Formats: sequence, C-alpha cells, structure tokens
Amino acid sequence: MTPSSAFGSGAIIQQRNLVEQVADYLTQAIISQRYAPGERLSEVQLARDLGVSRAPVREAARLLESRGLLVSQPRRGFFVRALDASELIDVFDLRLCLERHAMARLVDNYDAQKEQALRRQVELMCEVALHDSDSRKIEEDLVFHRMLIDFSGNRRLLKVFDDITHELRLCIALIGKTHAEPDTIATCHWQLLDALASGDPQRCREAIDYHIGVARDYVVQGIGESS
Amino acid sequence: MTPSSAFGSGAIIQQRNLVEQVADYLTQAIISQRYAPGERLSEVQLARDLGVSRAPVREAARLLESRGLLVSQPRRGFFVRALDASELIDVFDLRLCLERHAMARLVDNYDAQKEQALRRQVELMCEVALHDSDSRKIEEDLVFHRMLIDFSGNRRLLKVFDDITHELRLCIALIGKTHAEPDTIATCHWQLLDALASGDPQRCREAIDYHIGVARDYVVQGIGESS
DNA sequence: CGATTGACGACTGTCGACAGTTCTGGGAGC
DNA sequence: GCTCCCAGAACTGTCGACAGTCGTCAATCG
Repeated sequence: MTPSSAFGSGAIIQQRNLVEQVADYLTQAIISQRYAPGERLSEVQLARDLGVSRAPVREAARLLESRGLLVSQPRRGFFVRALDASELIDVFDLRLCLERHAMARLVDNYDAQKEQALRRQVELMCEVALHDSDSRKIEEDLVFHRMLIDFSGNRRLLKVFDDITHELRLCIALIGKTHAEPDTIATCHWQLLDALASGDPQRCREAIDYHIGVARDYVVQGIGESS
Repeated sequence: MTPSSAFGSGAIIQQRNLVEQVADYLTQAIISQRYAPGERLSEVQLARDLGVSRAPVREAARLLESRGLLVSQPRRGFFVRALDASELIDVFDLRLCLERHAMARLVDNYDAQKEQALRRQVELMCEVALHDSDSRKIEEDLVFHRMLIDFSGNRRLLKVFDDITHELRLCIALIGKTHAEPDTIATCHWQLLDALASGDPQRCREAIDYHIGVARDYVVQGIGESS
C-alpha cells in the first residue's frame, strides 16, 4: 500500500516483478483517467518515465490488452481502451450472464458458512457506504460479487469475472458517478441473500437480473450523459 | 538471421508478424500434443528451433497463457496446460453459461437470414461428418457454436468464447475421441434450430442444456478413461 | 491555392547480451 | 548404499541497440 512515489518521475524501481509493477501502475493510471480514453501510449516514453526498459513495459501492456484496458494496433502501438455505450452494455450483459449462472450453481450448494460470509460482506458494504470513498465502495461491491462467483465453485468462471473486473472499474470510472445511496445498496444485496436462502432458483434469477439490470441502466444512463 | 526450416514446410519467417507465427506454431504443437501436458518449454530452445530471438517467443507464450494453453511460474518459465477432470467440467460449464445466454438473446432477434446461415452450417457439418477428418469435424462444430454466439449480438461474449475455444480444442484433443456419429450431430443441432425457430425461450434453454450436457459428459467420461 | 511528394523524426518489432536464479549431476560424508 | 552439498550448466528477467515502418510537415508542382 506504499504509494510508490518512486513511480512518479523517472526514479528507479527494483526488487519485485517489474512487469507486475508496471501493470499496476498502468492500471491505476487508466482507471483514474490520467490517460484519456483513446490516448496513444509510447513504449519508449513510458519506459523512460518509469525508469525501466521497454521489455517489461511491452509485457505489461500485453497483459492489460488481454484484460481489455488497452487495445493494440500492429506497428502503431497501444491505445487506452475507449468504451462506447454499445460496448458498455455488452460488458454488463456478460456480467449478467456470469452472475446468473453463478447464482444458479450457488443455490444448489448453499450452506451456512457461505451465507455468513456473504452476509458479513454486505454489512461491511453498508458500513463503508456511510464513511469511505467512492472507490472503496466500488471495491467492496466487487468483492461481494466476486464471492458470489467464487462460491459457485467454478474457477474458470471466476477467472473470466476477474478479467472483466478491470473493464468494470473502467466503466464505472468513465461515467464518474457514485453508486447509489447506502440503503439502496443494502436493499439490493439483501434481496440476493434472501433469494439464495429461499433456495428457489427462479427467485434467485429474478433477483440477480434485477440487480445487474439496475447497475447496467445506471451506467448506460451515465455514459449517455457524459458523452 | 538463420531462416530456420523448423516452421512447418520451411516457410520463411520474415514478412509477417513473428509473434503471431510463433503463437500459431505453439498452438498447433500443443493441440496436436507434440508437447505433453505439463511439459516445460524453454524459451531459448524454442527460439533456437524456430530461428527467432526470445522476444517474440515470450510474447507468443504470454498470449497463449491468456488463452489458457500455457501456464507460467515466475522464474521457472512456461508449462503446457494440464487439465484435470475438474477443470474440464468447469470449462464446459462456462461454455454452457455462455451459450445458454447467447440462445436467450438470439431467440429475441432471430430472423430468416440468421436461420439460413445456421441451417447451412449444420448441413456443412453433416457433409463433413461423412468424409473429412476428425479435426475438421471439430472445427466446423466450433464454427456453428461461434455463429450462435456471434448472432446473439454481444461482441464481448464472443471474445470470451474465442478464448475458451482454444481450451476446448485442447480438451477434445486430450481425450482423443471423435465426436459422435453424423446422424447424432445432425439431430442435436437441428434441435437447436427448431427451438430457435419456435421462439420459445424455455425450449431453447432445454435444447442448449441438453446439447452442451451431452458434450460435457462425453468429454468428462473420455478423460476418466484416458487418465 | 490545393494536391503531391519526399525527407525527417519517432516509434515498434526484433535482436543479442548480461546478471541473478534455478536446476542438475557428481562427489564427499555417514 | 543413501543423503547432503556444492559447482557448473541452463534458464529467466531485464537491458540497450539497430533496422524497418509510420506519421508529419514543409517544399514543390500543377
């Protein structure tokens, strides 16, 4: 958690995996919109700024490309991913696809331990919603949904979710709006837990459809306004 | 430098993207099991064999890692992905998740053009099933399912499918069994088309559940035998 | 005055090299 | 004979350099 000012201006970084560090730096820079959508990134410039060579920069950029934060054009380099409304809808539709499936699998092997873990996370989210920053709220929300998918038991599903998580953060950052009010968040997520506890697949599906639908409409509306 | 003849039919390396070529070579080598599951790949060795430097080999390996054909361990290098039964089930469960969603979306905007394209593909598959090689059959089957997802209209969904396609090929190769008989293939896929034509979401869901379920059981049974 | 072209600069794709780490095989010790 | 340890080999992570390509902008031509 040390705010590596070493990354600020040409300082030398060592010790840990350079690729990982560069990837983290780039991810943060893109999410926080220090790089504008569509902006071209120069490998040489980046390498100079970070005090490393081009090799780790290239690898990190490829990694972020696979995560959907960058796009590459042959012989032209990397560009910051620019999401239009249509792509945004697709991302949330994919998210709905994943979470719907996870809920269906989860309701079949739901137990007290999982319920307690999820319940504690929602409580944490409610707490965070009152006091902390927007980004913290978003992170805790993502943690909840990641748990949902993790508990479904399909690791491959989780991997896909982890990938789109980065895109989701970008989406949320792009529209620049906070999540809804604390009580709204609470209500939405308690509904999910109630549905799971009921053991009724149909009810689970309706709950998650509503939940992701609300989030999607919220984001789509937001991008409509900001563009 | 040394225009190695290691590339299939002595093709010249220059001209096209080296990374892409190395990735294709590696993909083929892994799918065709010229590299055993779990086998370690040496960057230096590969670069020497292909007559290129390590840089494109590394990038290609990273690409295949993101596609699930290789796994990397820090400071130890790349290893050919070894799939156990559990991971295999997860992959097919993810596939079910994607295709189920695609069917649900597709049935809402189904039209004559899409129906005709799908119908033609099934006819091609029946034709191929009679005369061609196993790999060709598998490829045409994947083309059909890719069309299904493409027609659903969600490009992001398609990207995930394209990713797991490589894993699917690996799964199928690992169990070393052919697809079922031609008439079975035909029946299964006509059922999907019939369900779509009926416009009934429930029927679509049952059809795709059955279809992928059969494929999954087939592969899981296969890997149980081979291991 | 507008379109074309050619030179300049910047950048990507690719290469070989070096340092530190991991693996391997043989010898010493028990 | 078996185990442990150490030296050499091999490998990955990282670096700087070079060549070919792409974009830019100004000079030239119609």
